[in-house]
Amino acid sequence: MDTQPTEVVAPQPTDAITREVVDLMANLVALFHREYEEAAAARSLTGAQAKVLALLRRGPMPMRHIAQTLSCEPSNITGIVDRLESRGFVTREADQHDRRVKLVAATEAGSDASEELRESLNFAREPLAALGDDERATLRDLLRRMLDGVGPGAPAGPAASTDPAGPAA
Amino acid sequence: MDTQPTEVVAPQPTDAITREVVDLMANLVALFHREYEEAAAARSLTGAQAKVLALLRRGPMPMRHIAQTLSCEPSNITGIVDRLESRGFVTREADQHDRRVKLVAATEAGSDASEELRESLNFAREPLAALGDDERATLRDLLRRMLDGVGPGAPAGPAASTDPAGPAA
DNA sequence: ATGAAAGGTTCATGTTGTCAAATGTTCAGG
DNA sequence: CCTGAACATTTGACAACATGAACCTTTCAT
Repeated sequence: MDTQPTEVVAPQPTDAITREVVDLMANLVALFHREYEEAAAARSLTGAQAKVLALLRRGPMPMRHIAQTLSCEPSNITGIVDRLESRGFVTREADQHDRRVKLVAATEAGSDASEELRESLNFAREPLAALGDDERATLRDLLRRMLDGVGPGAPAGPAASTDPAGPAA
Repeated sequence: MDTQPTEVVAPQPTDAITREVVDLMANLVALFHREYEEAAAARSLTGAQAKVLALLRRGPMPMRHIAQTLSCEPSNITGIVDRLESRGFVTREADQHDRRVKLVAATEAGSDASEELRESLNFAREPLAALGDDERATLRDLLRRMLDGVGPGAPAGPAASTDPAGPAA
């Protein structure tokens, strides 16, 4: 798990604003999470299953990679994929180049379900409506800059692949 | 689940900026989530336990209220509080006015753990470092306004208290 | 060829989450 | 006062998720 050295962060006392932003983020995270689980449940998927399915929109992928992206143990993925497979949402294919590897691929049903779920994710559509156009743009820029620093850690985000432009590297 | 009427949201096509903001949010959410779980685990707490403990920073609170805030079944809270209690992080007190109610209160150990965890949350300390002071302030204001519309329902701090700065756009 | 290392699976165990069925309490009517 | 509806919490059964250790099979570097 702790594959991250987690650079020792200077113990500088967090300033008030940062503190508050972190709290606001926590609220946002909770909100988003709830919406996501709800939207998944509405399609009788669990959050974890929906995440895996979302990941597979980019194409087939080894289990190992899924586990890494989701920061969890590979043995965990086995079960999740089992359940998805038994419902016809994904398949396991053999990798041509390495017979140890199993490539998980979304079936059409899986793809559809995932896309549909993504569309239904109106998270922040309402919260975001409270902002004006240029404010949204400002927010976008600030968020972009924040994420740029972090590196492509994991686009694991449930709904993480629309950005055509991607973060300006 | 329960209290949510799940208003049918107008199917207005999401505009490009909103879409991108949502994706950025998703990434941020994933990042934050990982850090939170990790920080909790470092203190041998689970995410759910940490959330409950964080809620209790505001004072003792009936289980029912915890369940509502976390949007889960009350029976679920029973177990979580059980585990917290068995480790001396919270206590169950009787409510004076209503003997059906049990008030869950953080012990000093619980309070300390929660505060410590909160401090250690250097999420965004790094991402946020990419921003200047006034930019952080701008971000804070935008997030505040977004969350104001949604109503309370999230833990993690005094941030949820509404600050009716008229979003009269 | 041999052995270390990697990718997946299996098993045991613990936490979270749901639902349905108790238990005890409060409160509004009759 | 008594009864029954509504409420807060708990219990029990069960599915999903998550971790860690043990185990194959396959790959790869000697």
